[in-house]
Amino acid sequence: MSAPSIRARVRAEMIDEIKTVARRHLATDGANLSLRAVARDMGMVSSAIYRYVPSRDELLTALIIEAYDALGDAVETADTGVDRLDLRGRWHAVCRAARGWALAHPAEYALLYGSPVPGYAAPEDTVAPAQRPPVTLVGILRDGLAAGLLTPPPAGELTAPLRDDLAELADAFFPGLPEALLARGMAGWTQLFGLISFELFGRINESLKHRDAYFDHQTALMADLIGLP
Amino acid sequence: MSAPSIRARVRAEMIDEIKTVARRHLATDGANLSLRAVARDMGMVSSAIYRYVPSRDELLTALIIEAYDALGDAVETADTGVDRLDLRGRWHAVCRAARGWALAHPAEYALLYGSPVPGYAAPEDTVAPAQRPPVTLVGILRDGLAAGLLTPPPAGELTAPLRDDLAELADAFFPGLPEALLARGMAGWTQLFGLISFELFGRINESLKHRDAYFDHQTALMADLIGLP
DNA sequence: TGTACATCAGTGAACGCGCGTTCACTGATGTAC
DNA sequence: TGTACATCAGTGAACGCGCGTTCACTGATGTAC
Repeated sequence: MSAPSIRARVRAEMIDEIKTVARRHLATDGANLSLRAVARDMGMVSSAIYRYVPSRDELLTALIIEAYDALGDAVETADTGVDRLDLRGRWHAVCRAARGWALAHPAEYALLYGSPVPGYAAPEDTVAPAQRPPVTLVGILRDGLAAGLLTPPPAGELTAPLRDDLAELADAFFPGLPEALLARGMAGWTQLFGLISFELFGRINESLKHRDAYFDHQTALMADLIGLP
Repeated sequence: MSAPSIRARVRAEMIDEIKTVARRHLATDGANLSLRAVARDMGMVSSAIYRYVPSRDELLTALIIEAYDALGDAVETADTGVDRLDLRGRWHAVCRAARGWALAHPAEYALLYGSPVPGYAAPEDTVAPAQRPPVTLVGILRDGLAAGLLTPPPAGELTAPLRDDLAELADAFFPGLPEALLARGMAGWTQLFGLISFELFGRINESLKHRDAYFDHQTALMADLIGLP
């Protein structure tokens, strides 16, 4: 296999630059991403961009997938940096990593977790990368249970139909995980998303100046709820 | 003061109809609300709509405020329908009312709690109505504390700077409410928003078929965390 | 009760803007002999 | 090493669409006398 030609390399760099510029545009225009505007910013005529990108929607899809993967990478890297048995440490590391990534890339976060883009249907390929953060979170519980560090909540607190639903969900990702524990993991993931969204979308009161501390406190409360030692 | 003239009444009805049509458009176009499209739907020429509405942004603002108020009404009505001392009952009633309103008006919910609309800055008048749901939620804790049904969490679980922030926030709405309890109330509000958003924006796994039960379970967990009897 | 005038809803054309996408083309760059 | 050809990046014009907003206007409806 020969090394990529100069042309191919330049081409790849151009595509990268298009994506970078497009990400910048997300910050100001939200999901109303305009190919013409991107082309303008790059000093090209609007039609030239079609040499590199097949259409607006496909560019958007690529940006979404890459954003999910960037978030997933951040979250998983943070998790593996902590001792496997330090459940609280992992929990906080994962939560902080998600928030850190979101604060550093607010427009991309909004693209992933904001209101659905009108007229744009997320294709199949976005599903798997989107699941990485919640799977990482619940993975902490799975490990804790396996190590005997965690007592599952009484299964009786769930009604039968809900337990069946959760069992089906558990089978797909965490076979054997007690349903009530999965529910608590999902509570944590929901809270994490809520905390970040409120902070990013400006619905946190201005008097909350120590936001790191607030975030840590709230995620610690969720760790309590889950029963992390 | 004379009764409103026929003209004035017809005019008011027209404005109502414009808003109704606009709300319908929110469902398909998101916040990219188009005055021309609304006019078309009403069988008017596009310029005629300016007899009733000063501009696109002002229409959007009116819709936002009315949506906040509709949600606030739903939430407060649900709360007052329950015995003051039945804290859990109030908690669930408020949570269910918020979710019920959101499921019935998904586009308006997205307008309120989705990603910020690019190029649109929410004016001052949206602030007060936006606070009604969280204020209602935390009001349950305030009442429970006053009635001696609730023990506030140990203040020591908060670091000093965070406690100061929360105290300032409490002063504005709930003078004297223990900071650690306010934090738990905000956790509940964050979770409520997260649960509704995940359900509405399609990030709940399809295998979760019993969504009412799931919602009730998750809000019950938050009630546990807060310490509601 | 009837007429004159003022008010206002709605029209139609226009301005100036933006968009995604296609197409025939020029000219530079790489590749094969 | 030099030449002929193929590849491909980028151009510029165009199509057809949509938007918010303004403006001079017509004609119906309400109001004052």
